[in-house]
Order: sequence, then structure tokens, then C-alpha cells
Amino acid sequence: MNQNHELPKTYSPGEFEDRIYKNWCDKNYFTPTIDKSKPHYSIVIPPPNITGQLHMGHALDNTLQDILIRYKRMSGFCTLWLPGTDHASIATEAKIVAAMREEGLTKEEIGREKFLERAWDWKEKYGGRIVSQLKKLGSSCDWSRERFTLDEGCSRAVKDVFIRLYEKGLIYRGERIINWCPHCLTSISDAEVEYEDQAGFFWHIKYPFTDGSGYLEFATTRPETMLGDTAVAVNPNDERYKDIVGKTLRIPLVGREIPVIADEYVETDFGTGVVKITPAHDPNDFEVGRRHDLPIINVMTPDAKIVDDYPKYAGMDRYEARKAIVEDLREQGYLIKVENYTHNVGTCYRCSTTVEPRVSMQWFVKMKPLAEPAIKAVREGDIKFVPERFDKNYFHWMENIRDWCISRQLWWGHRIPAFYCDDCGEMVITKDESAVCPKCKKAMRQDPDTLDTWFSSALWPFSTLGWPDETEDLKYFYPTSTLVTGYDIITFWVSRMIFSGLEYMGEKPFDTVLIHGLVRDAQGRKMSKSLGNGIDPLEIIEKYGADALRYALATGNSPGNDMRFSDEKIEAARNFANKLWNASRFVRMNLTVDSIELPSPEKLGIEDKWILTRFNNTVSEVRAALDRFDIGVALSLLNDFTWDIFCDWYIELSKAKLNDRENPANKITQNVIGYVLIGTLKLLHPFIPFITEEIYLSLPHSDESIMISKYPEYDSAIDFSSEAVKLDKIIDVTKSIRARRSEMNVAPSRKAKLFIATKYNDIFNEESAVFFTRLASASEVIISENFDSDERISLDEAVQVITDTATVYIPLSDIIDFEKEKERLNGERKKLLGEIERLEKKLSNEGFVAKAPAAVIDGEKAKLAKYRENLAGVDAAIEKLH
RNA sequence: GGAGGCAUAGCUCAGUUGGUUAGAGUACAUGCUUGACAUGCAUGGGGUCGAUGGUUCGAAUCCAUCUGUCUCCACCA
Repeated sequence: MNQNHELPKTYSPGEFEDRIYKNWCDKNYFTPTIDKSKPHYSIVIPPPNITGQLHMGHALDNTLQDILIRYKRMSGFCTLWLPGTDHASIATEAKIVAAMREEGLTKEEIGREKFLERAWDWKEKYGGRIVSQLKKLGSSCDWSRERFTLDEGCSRAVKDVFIRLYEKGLIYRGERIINWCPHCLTSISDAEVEYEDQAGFFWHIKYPFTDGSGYLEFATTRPETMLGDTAVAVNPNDERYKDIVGKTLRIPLVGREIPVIADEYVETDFGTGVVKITPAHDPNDFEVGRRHDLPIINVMTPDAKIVDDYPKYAGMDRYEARKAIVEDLREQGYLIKVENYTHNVGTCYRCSTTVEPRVSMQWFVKMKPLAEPAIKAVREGDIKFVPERFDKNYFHWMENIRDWCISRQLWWGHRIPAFYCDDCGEMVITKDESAVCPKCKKAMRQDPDTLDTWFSSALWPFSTLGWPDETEDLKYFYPTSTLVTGYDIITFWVSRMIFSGLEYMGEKPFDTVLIHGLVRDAQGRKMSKSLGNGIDPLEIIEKYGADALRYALATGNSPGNDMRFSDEKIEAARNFANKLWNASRFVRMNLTVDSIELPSPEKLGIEDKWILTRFNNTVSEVRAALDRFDIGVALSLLNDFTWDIFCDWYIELSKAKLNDRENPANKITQNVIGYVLIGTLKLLHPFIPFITEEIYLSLPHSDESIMISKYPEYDSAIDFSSEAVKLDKIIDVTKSIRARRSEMNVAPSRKAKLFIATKYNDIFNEESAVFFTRLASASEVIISENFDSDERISLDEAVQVITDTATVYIPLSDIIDFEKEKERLNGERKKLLGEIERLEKKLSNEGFVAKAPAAVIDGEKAKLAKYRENLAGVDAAIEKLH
């Protein structure tokens, strides 16, 4: 037994949370010792960006993970929660570029090496910020295994994968049209493009035929790209244009001659059925161009300005050029009309700049062969999404997958291990940093590009465990158990981890993907910087404590659904913690025993059997809920048990014995209340780890920390269901008495005698009488089968309280309004008759009796019997009023 | 254009293979310095479970259609 201490009068989380966290770290509780005889449970953290600050999304994600991890750890699993951070190439690089701009510097001026030095400095300085914030939340990550997507091991894994895929023919380099961000100056993948509706115009333009036979009219939303037109296309089946296919047009302002071609891509019923083709600046046009072998004419610089080949517009950005070109077309009579037009425009997910499709040399991963096994794994249930519906999302994306553009024109990231010989054009893919041309024997030049950030995150579940080495960690903890993340990155990340795990490990990366929604503000809006409606989790922790924050995020929330975060919610959470704190203080100050042992059944009072039974049921229900990832349900079960069952009923019921040190049952009660409190703390620990630990250590305890104690299990030895029901009846009567008194405005201070007429003396007896004294304002409790001719009370002058097990008479004749009383009883009677009629009908329905399960029928019969008992009581009461 | 979520008390949300008199928190009303807690205790009012139809002995729950709302995917010049 450990030394225990008093709890301070007020719940002040700020005073113990950091101290407790430090203690856990010092004792290395978060670091598992691999034990092959035990089952493992592992989670890899979705690595937050090093540029990030903890926001509500992180807080939710990590709270859920910590709940699962702590639950499993206490349930005897060898548990690893592996933390780490993501280098976030584009986001980090943008920050550093911005910081340099303040100093008047550019990337190019300082060069790659110096730039990377700055980036690493920046990582050292700020990369730890988010980690320390995760600690404030109570996250029980094994920090000794912390990883970074750009650390040596992860980099080795990335190179290895790149080379393997290349050798397998699944990585290729090619000139393709890709999404280019003119602001970030890099390509971005399809998944990184966000589409938004923008108001624009539809310009109707005509190009003249070179043979002088008139003009061809069409419409475009991007007139500036006409500089790069290399054809105009119509649908081959379009009767209107049959004769002009093969003719030649001259582009106004430019003068170049281009053909009219026929391609299925053109839809006859949209616009004029004619499309100008600009292979260099539109993905569809690019495809058309390939089919027809059209030249590709790039008209823009990387920052989306017109190139020098068009002197009149050279140097103008896309939008200036558009204006100028439209003006020129108008002047020269080529502009027919302008319509308003709203269309969807792709923008960069980082900076929201409109994406400019651009033809360039990039690296790609061939996705089809990788996607197939990944689809199969989910289809066959090897990997499960919770909730299940998200697999539709996943399948849709995987089945329509396109090749993945993985090269980025950035410096901060994993540099592509491709080397080129400037002399002979030879290319070598190698881990060797100083490759030599196999033909010319000269030093080669490494590809300047880096890889998409998601390329390294895709390997996260095994690169962090040591892959490509066969480490002990990898052998034991892979595949990981549960992946917890938001639905917004299923395609970005989850799907890529799945195909990566299957391809390189030959095994799925995790069993289950637990999906959660977004944390929105109180009005249901997405939290965003621009709206300024973000709530800072650290401020919440400061004000209410980490436990309250965790509670607020975990409660009333089901997998996959968005939730709202409001002051009300966090206050309710804090109030729960406060309630638990005070209940514990009460227990603590009544405890004189120095160890808690469960008394043998014959010593237990009815209330003890009741609370133990309810506790036991709660244990099974909470475990079942957690096992199916119903975290919100589990917590609400615990809330109800703690507050309603334990505090409002059991503590009140126990006070009689607890306050009476002379009572021989006093020590029994101490042990029961201590047992249930400690069990409840353990059940609650995964959700609210700090307060439960602080309280646990103040009580007689057997483990040095609650987090390494055993999570309660269902125990048949404390299942007294049949006897516990009796206390439910006592509660029914108590509530009815209170209701009647409250209805008649009788002050609780006014005590009255209670005459209980009942045939259930196993429920209503000397032992239970005390409960009515304490909880139902009874001055004295008299129990008898009936009081019909009892001189102690005249029944027609008493308030009557009727339940199915007892009728209680309260002599309060001076305040009874008999008319009102009659009205009430008649109302009651009508209600009961209605219920009885409904049930009788149901039970005489042949279909119901024949087809419903026996348990349901028995339940309905029991209800009917109860209502009949009640009705008999009400009828008798009405009788007495006459 | 394709797919999906949500619609239950004034508000925020639970409701687990169809069987409750439909629940909680909060707000509201009334009463209470009940020796753990007013961040509390007790009592109460408040819902034809979005609409219509269907399956069933039985539907908030399953199916179909519709309405409103949010999201994801694709992107037509």
C-alpha cells in the first residue's frame, strides 16, 4: 500500500497536470517492453506538420488515440503509440521563403545548401513546438521512438522505395501536363488541387479560315491561351462541321496557321460545338494534342507570365494578358460577344492561387498495379473503416486512380535519387550520393527536385518501425492496429499507406481505420484562420484543464461525424471533472481503512449489492463500446454511472452508515465505496487521465500509478442482479414521494411520517427504512401490509403515493387540496388504462404472440402486470377520497 | 455530372443487428445554505423522431421517392 494524501478543496487542474505528466515520463510508462507472450496494440500518430500549432483537429485526433492506447495498455496489451512529425515540404518551404523575403533574400540568391541549413534551423527551433503541445494534452506517446519524416531512417526508406519501384517499372519520368502553382512555383498532385466556383466570362471569338471562306466561331473562358493554340476541334459526328474538318485557320493577333481537327472529346451540344485546343495549358487539350500529334506551345513562364515570343504581351501576367488580348480582339473585330459565366477553377491547396496546367518533365508512380491489391484488402475486410461508409469514398478514388505526380520543384524534402550525365544524357537511379556516369565516367548531376511529402508519409507505419531493416519493433508491432484520422485525408494519406504497406511489407499497415469528423465552431462553421473563429486548445487547457478538453471532445460524438465545440460543452466537461473531484473528496474524508478489500457477499447491504451490480454492468458496457470504437457512447455511459448512479444515489444511500463510525457496517461501506470509486477512476482514466491519477494516488492504492493498473473486467462475483432490483423499487418510491411533495410545494425541511403499505417486506423493512428518512423527508417510517383500520393514520386525510410495489400514505392533511388530488388520480388512472389497453391489444394480437421473440413477450407481460398493480392502487386511492 | 452524410425537445446531440410510455446535456420554470460539490441538489414543462408511400405482428430504426442542408469526387471548352 502506498502513502495517500488529502485532496485540496478545489479542483485546480493546472496544479497537477504537468507534474503528473512529468512523473509518467520519468517512470517510462509510455515505453513498452516487447513481450512476445502478450498481444500487441500499436498506433502510429498522423504526424503533424512541423509548421503547425496544435489546433482542435489535432486535439480531437490525439485524444481519441490516447483513449484507445490507454484502454489497451490497461487491458494487458503490449502497447505502442509511436509519435513523430512531418517535414511538410511545401508548407515549410513557403514559411522559410517568406521569412527570407523579410530579409530581402530569395532562395536562388543563397542557394540550395544554405537554404537547407535555414530549413533545418527552423525545424530545430519550431519543430518541437507541436510535440510539447501534444504533451500538454496528456498523450501517452513513446517519445523515445519519436520520428521525423526527413530523419535518416525515413530517408533511407524513401530512397529504397523509389529504387524498388523504379526497377519494377512503376516509377517513370515523362513530359506530362501537371498542375502547376505559379505562386509556390512547383507542381502539385491532383489531390492537392482544390476546386472552387469563380465568376468569369465566356468570350465568343472567331478565327478566319485561311482560304477566305469565312470564320469559325467558338467560346473560351481563357482567351489568353490562344497564343498557344495548335488546333481547333469539332466532334467527328457533328453534321454542322463535317465539311470544315481538315481546313486551316489563322489565329488572330498571332498569325499562326492551325488545322481544324475532329475529336470525340468535343461535345456537340455545349456552346458552339467548337473548341480551341491549347495542349500546353489545358489537361484535356493536352490529351487531344497527343492523339493528333499536335505541337505543344508553352506561352507562359513558371510564374504565369507571357513568354518573350509574344513581344506585345511579354511579361504580362495571365490576367493582364487576358485583358489586353480581349481588347485587341475586340478592336480587330474577332470578338463576337461576352457572356457572364461561372465555372470551377482549380486552386492550390496551400496558397489558393489558381493552378496553371503546365507541360513539364515530372516523375510519376504508375498507380493501377498498386491500387488493385489495396482495393482487395478493404473489399475483403482485411482492413476496416469505422464507420464503414467511408470505404465507398476509398473505393471510388482507388478505382478511378490516376498516376501520381511525385516530383516537386522544391528544396525542402527527399531529393529524387536520379542522376543525369550532362555529356551523354545517361540517367542513373542510385542511393549513391556521388554517382558517376557509367559511360563517360564523369560526375553526374542529381535531379534538383524533391518528392511529394505524402511519398514519405505513405511509408510511415513501417519506416518508423525501422524498415527496410528487419528490426524487432517491425517484427513485433507491424501491422499496426488502429489508424485514427479525419475523413479529409483518406485519399491523401490512408489510401497511400495501404498500397505502400501491401507492396513493400507484403502486409496491410493496420487493421482498422477509425475516422472522425471535423471540429467546428459553436455555429457549425469550419474553424479557419481567415474567419478567425478558431479555438486554441492550449487556451482551453489553460482555463479548464486538459481533462475537460478531452472530455468535451470525446463526448457526444460518433465516428465520422463532425462536432461543434462550444463554451457550454467545455463547461459541462469541467463540471463533470469537478463533480468527480468532490465525490472523491467525500469518499477520501470518510475513509479510515488503509486498504480496500471487497467484503464477502453476506456482509453487504442491499445498496452495496445494487451499486456493485450497476458498476459491473457499466464495466461490460463500457468495454463493449470501446471495443467497437464507440468512444462517445463509452464516455456517456461513464458519465451517467458516475454522476447519476454513484453520486446521486449510492453516495446518498451510503451516508447513513458512513457517518456512523459506531455502526458495524461502517467499514463494509467504506470498502464498497472505495472499491467502486477506484474502479470508476480506472474506467475513466483513458478519457481523463490527469484527474483520475491525482485522485487515485490520494486513495489507498496498490499500483504506483493508475495508468499501469488493470482496467476493470466483468466479475460474476459481484453480480447481484436479482437483489439489486429491490433497490430500484426503493428508488421508484423515493422519487414518487419527492415528486408528490414538490408538486404540493412542501418544503424539504418539513418532515412527515411515512406509512408504507406493501406486501413486499423483503424490499420495505427496517434496513431500507433509513433510506426514506434520509432521501424522502421521512420523520418516521411505518410499514404494514395495509393500514385500512389502523388508528395511527386516517387514510382519507393522507397524501397517497402509488407504485407497483407499495402505496405510501403521508399525513399532510392540512395542505391537501382534495379536488386537485382527485383530478390528479383520475389523470393517472386514464394514463394507466390507456397503457393497459395498448398492451392487452398487443398481447392478444396473434401475429405478435406467434412471431415476436419470447423475451419481448415476457417483457410486455411484466409491464402489463406492473400497470395493473398500479391501477389497483390508484383505484383504491380514489375510493378512499370519497 | 457522380457519390455520401445529416434532418429526433428552444439549442447541441445519443438512440448498437426493427420490440422503451423516444433519452442525455444545456436552456427554461419551481423549490432547496440537505456537513463532497450552487461548477451543486430536488421536481417539472417541452418531441405526431423532415414529408409521403412501402415491407412487417411491430418502424425514429429497413426500402423507395421527395424536400432542406452539408461534404467528398470529377470537371465541359
